Parts: sequence; structure tokens; C-alpha cells
Amino acid sequence: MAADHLSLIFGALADPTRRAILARLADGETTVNELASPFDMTLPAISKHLKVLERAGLISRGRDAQWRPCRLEGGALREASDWVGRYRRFWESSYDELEALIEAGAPATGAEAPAADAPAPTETITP
Amino acid sequence: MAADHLSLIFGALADPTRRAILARLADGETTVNELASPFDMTLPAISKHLKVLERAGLISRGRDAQWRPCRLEGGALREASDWVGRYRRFWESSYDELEALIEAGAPATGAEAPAADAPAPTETITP
DNA sequence: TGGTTAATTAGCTGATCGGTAAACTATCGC
DNA sequence: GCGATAGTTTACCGATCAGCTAATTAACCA
Repeated sequence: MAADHLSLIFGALADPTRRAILARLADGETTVNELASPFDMTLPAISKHLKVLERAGLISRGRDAQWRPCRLEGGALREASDWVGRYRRFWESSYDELEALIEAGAPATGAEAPAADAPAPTETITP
Repeated sequence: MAADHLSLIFGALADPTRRAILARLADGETTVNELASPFDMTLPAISKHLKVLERAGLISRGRDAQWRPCRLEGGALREASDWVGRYRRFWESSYDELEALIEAGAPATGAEAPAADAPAPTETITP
């Protein structure tokens, strides 16, 4: 997977186990063992998932004696949300109205020409 | 990568080339060759990226003679947005206020106990 | 001191990913 | 029909991923 932050975030989210871990952490900070318990998977596997989540900035880990409590970090999720949000107009309203226009034989209007630079200002086109 | 839809979507977004393709498609439907032109990459590589995006439902492809015009599909992005949106409270407002509360020595209140089932109702815990 | 519990690291495997080159398919225009 | 244009498919390669077992680190408890 690419090394840029957004790719790390989306890559981390592209796994049901990791998303379930985040879901659990939404109920509050907890330990690695408790996070692991619902899964049919060894502890090292969970540990790896946590590392992926941490590298993406989706969680952070503290220390409490021999426990390493994990907590959800909203910042990275916000980055993901912000990126996706730039495309909001592609699923909001538009659908019915635009569909109708197209059905009616309207030509490709400026309507679907979006905020030009909106998506991916930091998106290096050839990294 | 896991086979569930959300994983396909996030997995597809976890690549700067594919995100740049989506950004380009936000400016309107276009052909594969035009999509490929900004990249220092062969056509087959782009073709693969498009297949990943299509499998995730992020784009659709039509036919116009020998061209296969691609268009952005908002639905999948909406799914991603909806999923991430369930965690909104983790980056909205809360930050300063909650941080302040914690600093002030407030115990773990119900405040950060979230809408219980909010995240991942379809998230199978052990697939 | 020694044992237990919590978690990570190391090393291995098989599967998937991102890219390539080469060959193939399909459609257009002459 | 023929050549050019647009795009996909088919191997193939090295790198990364997700999981495992076994060993290791770190802190507690008695």
C-alpha cells in the first residue's frame, strides 16, 4: 500500500476486523486482550491489526502497568470523512434531478463540473 | 483484502492513483486513455485500477464505439461516508470540551459512551 | 526469587497487490 | 478487407499482507 497518510487510513479501514476493533473502541478505551476476545484469531494477529490502526493514526496506545490500553483517535477518521465529503454532491439530491435531466435529453451541463480542484489537492499525480 | 463491500470500497480508496482517477472523474465522464494520460504508468495498470474501482462500485463503465467511458458513481462513496460518519462525534466539538473535562479531572462519564450499536451493525465480528 | 499475565517481536507461509510486456479483441475509417 | 485506435486479458515478478507458532519483553504478585 502507498505510504501517504490518506492511503494508510483507507487501507486500515479496508478490513472488517479492524473496523470491528474501531467499533469496539467507540464504546471506550480498552485492552488488547479484550479487543481480541471476540475474534477467532490469535493475539499476535490482533497486535498487528492494532499496529496498522496506530500507524494510520486511527488509534493511540497508552500504558497502564502490563496493559496497553487502546483508544480511538478521531483525527484520522476526520481526514477520511473530509476527503469523501468532497464528493458529497455525487450522491446528494442530484440523483433524481440529474437523472431526470439526463433522461430528458439534456446535454452534459456544467452542473456536474465540480469545484475544479476540490478533490485531492495534495494528491500527487505520479508518485 | 476482505470480500465485503465496505472493505472493497475502502481498499479501492487506499491508493493515490485510484483516488486521482476519481478526482478526474469528478470533472465528468471520460475515456480510459484520458484517465491514464497523467500517470507514468502503462495502460494495463490503469485498466486494473479501473477494475478495482468498478468492483467496489465507485465507477461504472459504458460503451461508445471503441471507447469505454468511465463515470463516477456516488453510491459507494456514500456508503463510505455513512460508515465514517458514525464516528463523527469523535472529532466534532468534543475535542476541546472533553479534553478540558479530562484535564479538570472528571471521571470517565457517559459522555464518551457512544450510541451503543452505532458502528457496524452489519460488521460480522468473526468472518 | 520465581511464576503468571499482558502484549510484542521474529520468522515462516500462502495469498493478494501493483506493476510490466506481450498478445488479443473490438470498433472505426478508408 | 486492412490498418489504426482503444482497451482488455494473460502470464509473470517482486513486494506487501494476513495469519500462524514460538520466543521474548515487561510488569505484577506471592
